[in-house]
Amino acid sequence: MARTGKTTTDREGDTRARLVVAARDLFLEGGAASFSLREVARRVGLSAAGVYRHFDGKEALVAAACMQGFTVFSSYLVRALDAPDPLARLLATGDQYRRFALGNPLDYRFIFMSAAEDIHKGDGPATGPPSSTFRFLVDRVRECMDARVLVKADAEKVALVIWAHVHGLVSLRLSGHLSALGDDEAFAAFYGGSVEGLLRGLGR
Amino acid sequence: MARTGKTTTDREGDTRARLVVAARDLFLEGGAASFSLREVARRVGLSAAGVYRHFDGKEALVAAACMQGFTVFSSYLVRALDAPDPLARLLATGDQYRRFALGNPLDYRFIFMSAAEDIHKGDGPATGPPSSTFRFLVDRVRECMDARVLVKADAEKVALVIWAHVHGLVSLRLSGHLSALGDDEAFAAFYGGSVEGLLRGLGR
DNA sequence: GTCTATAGGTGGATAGAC
DNA sequence: GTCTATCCACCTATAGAC
Repeated sequence: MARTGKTTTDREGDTRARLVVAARDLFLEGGAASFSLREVARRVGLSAAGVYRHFDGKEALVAAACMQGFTVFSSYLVRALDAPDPLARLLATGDQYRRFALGNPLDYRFIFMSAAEDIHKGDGPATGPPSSTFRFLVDRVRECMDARVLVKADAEKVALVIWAHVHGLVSLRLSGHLSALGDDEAFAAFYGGSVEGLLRGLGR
Repeated sequence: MARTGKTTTDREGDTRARLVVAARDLFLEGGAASFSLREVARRVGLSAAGVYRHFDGKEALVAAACMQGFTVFSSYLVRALDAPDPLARLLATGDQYRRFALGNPLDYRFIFMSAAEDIHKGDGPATGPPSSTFRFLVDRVRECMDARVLVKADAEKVALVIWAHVHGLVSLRLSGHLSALGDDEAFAAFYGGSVEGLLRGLGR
């Protein structure tokens, strides 16, 4: 059984941390397919057996490695709160969503393009979207409804529609199906116009 | 699916066909990760070496196996042409898209949720969506614009927006992120309302 | 056409020395 | 805590017998 928690000053935590980083890199590079404990060990200059001093095995290593993307995602979203009014904050949320996806494509793939069961195992029943970040969007939508920028309706469902829309755009982009649109700047413009069109339909 | 052409008595075509079917099943079950030539051979009761009589190797087998999803997808889309007017045909196209995705989740994942480079290798440059089926949607959109059901605009870009929207919905559904909506029927209703909202924004 | 045998590679995991 | 040595499972692919 490997160590848990316990922040210390010895080199143990150091090696463990480097393992997590290398594991995340590898996992996000080639997906679960090409992930191997041995390769991770190789990258940090450790023998394969040495990894077992820090983790119980492959699964534990992957699990530890994959928690980071969520943190990064949240850090993008909160920046949308700097915008001055409800509509601006909603649009900024969409903007940050796109920035996160294009700036961290591998994290995005993992969080939103993998089977939900494979990801949210410690989160209780995987009945919905990653909850805390989804609630952020719901709050932005409700805010707009309260300000009469969107017509009053079920905020959760409207948030789902918006989420699906932006997810569709960025996931097709990440899969290469929208490369005809040009560079990332051109895509950003297309993305903005598309969201604009959707919000129009939602009664802005 | 009935036999197509050339009913023979030799078992060669038979074995080859069974290999393709087994390969497709296996590939769609576990993705490229768990795919192995040996397992395919096992399933059809053939030795691993025997496969090389029918295919050059693993890659060729995968390639042959993955052509089928496209055919099935097309067979769904064309049914939308039965609808009586442009708008109905556009809506029916969206409907068939959803039906295909939910009815053939593994094929859908392969076609639309894998990296484009991994799929369209024989199609020349992978600069856009699977071309022939995408053109079908563009045609439905243009038809609606001609009939003044949608405001005149760049039909290709509008089609991309619609595609992204429906893809977002079904892909989140397939990943399990929309399971809170209930069963497939409830999802279908949500899907319909969502598309409705988008088309409203696109100037219907 | 299909087989067995085999070569040569990946990987996960454990035991025991240091 | 890290190593080497080892075992076992699985894979792709080829060679040659039948």
